[in-house]
Amino acid sequence: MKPNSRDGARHAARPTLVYRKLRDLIVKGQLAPGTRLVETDVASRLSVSRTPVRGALQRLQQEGYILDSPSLQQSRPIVAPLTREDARELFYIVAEVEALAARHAADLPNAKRSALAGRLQRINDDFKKAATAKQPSHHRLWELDERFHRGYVEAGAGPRLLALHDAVKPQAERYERIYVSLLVSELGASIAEHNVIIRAIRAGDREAAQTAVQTNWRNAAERLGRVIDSLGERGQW
Amino acid sequence: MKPNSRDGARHAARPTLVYRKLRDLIVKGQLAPGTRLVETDVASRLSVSRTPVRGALQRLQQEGYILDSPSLQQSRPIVAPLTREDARELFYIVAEVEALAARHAADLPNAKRSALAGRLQRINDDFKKAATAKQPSHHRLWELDERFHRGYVEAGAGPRLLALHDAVKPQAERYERIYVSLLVSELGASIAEHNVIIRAIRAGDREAAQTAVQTNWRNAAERLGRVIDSLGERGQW
DNA sequence: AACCGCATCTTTGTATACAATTCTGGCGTA
DNA sequence: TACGCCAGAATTGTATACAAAGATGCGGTT
Repeated sequence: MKPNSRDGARHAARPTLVYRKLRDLIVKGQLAPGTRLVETDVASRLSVSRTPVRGALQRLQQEGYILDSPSLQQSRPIVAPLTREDARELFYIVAEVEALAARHAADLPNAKRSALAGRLQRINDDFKKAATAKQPSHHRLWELDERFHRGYVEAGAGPRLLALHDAVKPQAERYERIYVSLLVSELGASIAEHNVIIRAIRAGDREAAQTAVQTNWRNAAERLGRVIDSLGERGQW
Repeated sequence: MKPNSRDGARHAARPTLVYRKLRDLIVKGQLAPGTRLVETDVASRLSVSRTPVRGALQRLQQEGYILDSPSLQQSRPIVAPLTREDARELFYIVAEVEALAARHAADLPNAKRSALAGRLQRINDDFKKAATAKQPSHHRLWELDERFHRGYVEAGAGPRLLALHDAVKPQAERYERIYVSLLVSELGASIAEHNVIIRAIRAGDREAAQTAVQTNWRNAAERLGRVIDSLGERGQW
C-alpha cells in the first residue's frame, strides 16, 4: 500500500502539505484550542505514515500553534489555547514586525514607493467601500485588510523578516477570525489608521511609517482585548 | 555548555540534544557556513539514528541556521552562510524584538524597575571595567554584553516574545563571535548607549527605552557592516 | 462503596528497511 | 577534446516494526 505510487502531480513536499493542512485547520478554528493531536490519528486521516506527521507537528510546535503538556518524558501535543494575554503579546509582536517592514518600505526609491502607496490606497478605498456596505462580508473585509498589510510587508521586508512575518502573522489570524464579527463596528478607526500609514510611506518618512503601523496594531490589540473580555477565552479550562 | 534557563532539571529529549549540539557547533563557527549536513553522518557522529537527527535538522532549518538548496524534490541542507545583508536584516530584527521587551520592562512597577536598573548598571560598570583593561578578554566582554541585554529582555518579555528572542538572538551571536575582535575598538559607544537604556528604564519612559534599544542595535549593525566589508563574507562562494 | 495494584491498551520515541531522487564518473561518439 | 548519456553510488523521503512511557480500567480487599 504505497500512497505515493500514483500521485506524481504537484511536488510540494509531503510534510509541508501535512503542516499546511493542520495549520489551516487550527487557524480556521476547525481544530478547537485544547484538542489533543494524536500522531496516528492525524496520519490515518491524511493517509500518510507517522513520519511526515511528526515533522509537521514539530514545526507547528516550534511556531506556537501547538503546545506540549508539561507531562515529563513524552510530548502529548495539544492545539494552543486562545487567551487574552497571548493575543495581546502576539499583536504587539506583529506590530513590531510589520512596522519594521514599513520602515524599510518607506526607504524605497521614489518610483517604487509611490506605486506602492497607490496600490495601498486602492485597497483601502475598497476596504472602506466594503465596510460601509449594507451587509458587510466578513470574509471580504478580512481579505482586504490582509492584502493591505501584506502589500507593504512584501515590499519592505527582506527574506528573514518575511519568514518571521509568515510564521507569526497567521497566529494573529486565529484571533481575528474568531472575533472579527464583533470588530466590524470599529472599522472606521482602521481605515483612518491605514491612511496614516499610506501617507507616511508616500512621503518616504521611515519613522512615521514605522510608528503608524505600530499604532495601528496596538490599537487593534486593545480593541481585541475588549472583545475577548466580553466573549471569554477559548481552550482554557 | 550552559543549559537553557527554561528547560528545567529534567533530562532533555534526544532530538533536543541533537538540536542543541548542532546549533552550538554552528553558532560557535565549528561548522563552517556552507557545510553540507548529511543525515547519516550527523547520526553516526552523535550515535543516534537518523530519526532524531531529522527532527533537529528541521528545527534548525525553520529557525534559519541551515538552508535548503533550491534543488527540486529533495532537501540537501547546508549551514547558512554569513553575509553582510543577512547580518543587517538580522540585527534590525533583534533591535525590534529587544526594544519591545525594553518597552515592557519600562512599564514594570516602580520597585521592580529600579531593581532592574540597578542590576543593569552594575553589569554595564563591569563592562566598562573589562573594556578598559590592558588586555580585554573577548569572551568576558561578550558575556557581559549578553547579560546586559538578557537582563531587560527577561524582565519585560512575555513567553512568546521570549521564545522569539531565543530563536533569533543566537543567530546574531554567529556574527558577533566572528567579528568581535574587530569591534573592541568601538566599545565606548556601546557603553554610552547602554547607559541611555538604563536611564530610560529607571525613569519608566517606555518610548525612550524602546528607542534607546533600537538605536543601540542599529548602530551595532552599522559597525558590524563596516567590519564585514573589510573582512569579507563567509560561506558564500 | 472506596481504594489500591496490576495487567493491558494507547501513545510517543527510536531504529531501520526500502523507495525515490539526485549526484558522480566513466564511456562512447562526433 | 567536448558533450551527452547511462549505470551505480550517495542521500533523502516514507513506512513500519519494536521499545518505552504513561493512561485506563478491572478486580480484589477492606
